[in-house]
Amino acid sequence: MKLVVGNACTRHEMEAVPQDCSQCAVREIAVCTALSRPELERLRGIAVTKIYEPGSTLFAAEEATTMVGAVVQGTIKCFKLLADGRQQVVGFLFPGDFVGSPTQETTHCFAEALTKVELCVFPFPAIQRLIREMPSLERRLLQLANEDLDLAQEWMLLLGRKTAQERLATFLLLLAQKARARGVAEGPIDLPMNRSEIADYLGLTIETVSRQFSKLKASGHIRVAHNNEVTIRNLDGLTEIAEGAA
Amino acid sequence: MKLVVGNACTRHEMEAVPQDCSQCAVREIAVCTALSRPELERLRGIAVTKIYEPGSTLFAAEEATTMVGAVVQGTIKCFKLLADGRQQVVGFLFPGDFVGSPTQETTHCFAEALTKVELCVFPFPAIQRLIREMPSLERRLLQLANEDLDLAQEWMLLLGRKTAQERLATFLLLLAQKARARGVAEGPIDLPMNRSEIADYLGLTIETVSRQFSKLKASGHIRVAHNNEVTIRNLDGLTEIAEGAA
DNA sequence: CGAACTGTTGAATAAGGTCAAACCAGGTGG
DNA sequence: CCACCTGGTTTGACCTTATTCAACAGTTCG
Repeated sequence: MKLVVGNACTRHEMEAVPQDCSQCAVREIAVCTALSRPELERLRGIAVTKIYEPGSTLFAAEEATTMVGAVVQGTIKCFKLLADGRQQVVGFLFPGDFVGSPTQETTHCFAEALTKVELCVFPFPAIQRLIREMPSLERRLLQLANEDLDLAQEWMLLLGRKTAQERLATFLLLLAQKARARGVAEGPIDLPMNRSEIADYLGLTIETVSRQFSKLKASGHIRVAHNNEVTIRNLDGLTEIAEGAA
Repeated sequence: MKLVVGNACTRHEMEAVPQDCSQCAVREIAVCTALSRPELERLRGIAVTKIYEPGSTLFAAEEATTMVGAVVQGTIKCFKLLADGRQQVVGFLFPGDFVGSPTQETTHCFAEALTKVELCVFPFPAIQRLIREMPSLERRLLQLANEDLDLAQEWMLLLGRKTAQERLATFLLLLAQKARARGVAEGPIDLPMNRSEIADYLGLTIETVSRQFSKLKASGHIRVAHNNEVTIRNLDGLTEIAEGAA
């Protein structure tokens, strides 16, 4: 068991109204995909762009929800804590992903920027009002919530039943797939998180994660550069491992 | 690792249109809570009551979604499988709970009746149409999806970071809390699932689950009757264990 | 260059898994 | 009525995987 990471809740923010959604890097994949031109305008009306520095906290758990948002750039870590500091990462969020629960008055996890993050923020009471008035927005949020739920359950399978090796293989394939989904060119996978954060996502320790990286390198499934760039050299093999081929 | 449980996909069903929603046991807690009288009538228009015998399958994973529904009576187990038969239960559903994903064209887990189940079924194309036409229904589904997501993430914390003892304590408290939420009178908690299913929910083996039951009995936190009736004798103590008090 | 991090590797340990036997309650049938 | 079977559960002994503890290597930064 590990002691608490004592993040001092630093909030470095800057505000600005988004200039033009049609220029937005995530226009085609984020919440706003489903919206018509006039609807998009209304959403833009309540949106604010915020920049978070690496390590800064977007919000903590069990506090009143003040906002939700769409990641435009950077990576966010969402996690839960136990009393003694044990941490479980419940998700890494990339450009296009949605942060926060739009229907719940209080938050249930911590959200922290891993890199410099550009977030399209929708302040809370405003977004709730807008949801009531725009069924297409609500429909999109329902769709996203169902996808998130599905991913969470897939992760329950990983945490409850997969071996360390299978977990890491699954993780790398997930990152590759998410990168593809947001249109990142094929090539090495970027790991914006460190070993400790990977461990907290996979329910392992940093040492075990490191050993599994070494094994996957040794068996020729992956190649690693600078500890944060992974190339998959044997996709089929890695997939077999990830799925626990009998 | 355990071999596949080879459930032979038996489907024992009976159909009937619900007579009168105002008489329904879960009217106040299920999806339909949020609906007005006329809206409720429309939902009833597409609903069908089905009875499932214990052990029968409601649907399998990775097949086309044919229906979603509200549990009226009984308990359902939702689970995922790995290629070699390892199983992870992603949720137990009780009266008032919603089964299935209303926005996804294909299922992602198996659903099986643990007891005799009475289900208020909403056939798939019909419910999708209805959602588009009834924002209040959609809002309620979004709310339920967010709650489910939250529970799933809480379970990720359990599976990734809690000890066997903490897992069982958390599980018992969850059952107690869910029973309370659906208005079951205080008293012993009923366990409609066996040790194997508990193990598959907690990411443990049946032996470990059994040992932890014994420990909680020995320490006076719980009392167990007939293996399926648990009385919590020390709520505060159990809560401390569940939350991993440092 | 040395301090402070982060990551890797090795050796010892522990939590939970595996295997096997005993237990126990609820049915069945003589 | 009671012996017997059967399935689920409990308990014990041993083993494996991942954790813990510790040393070391590679980077970054003052």
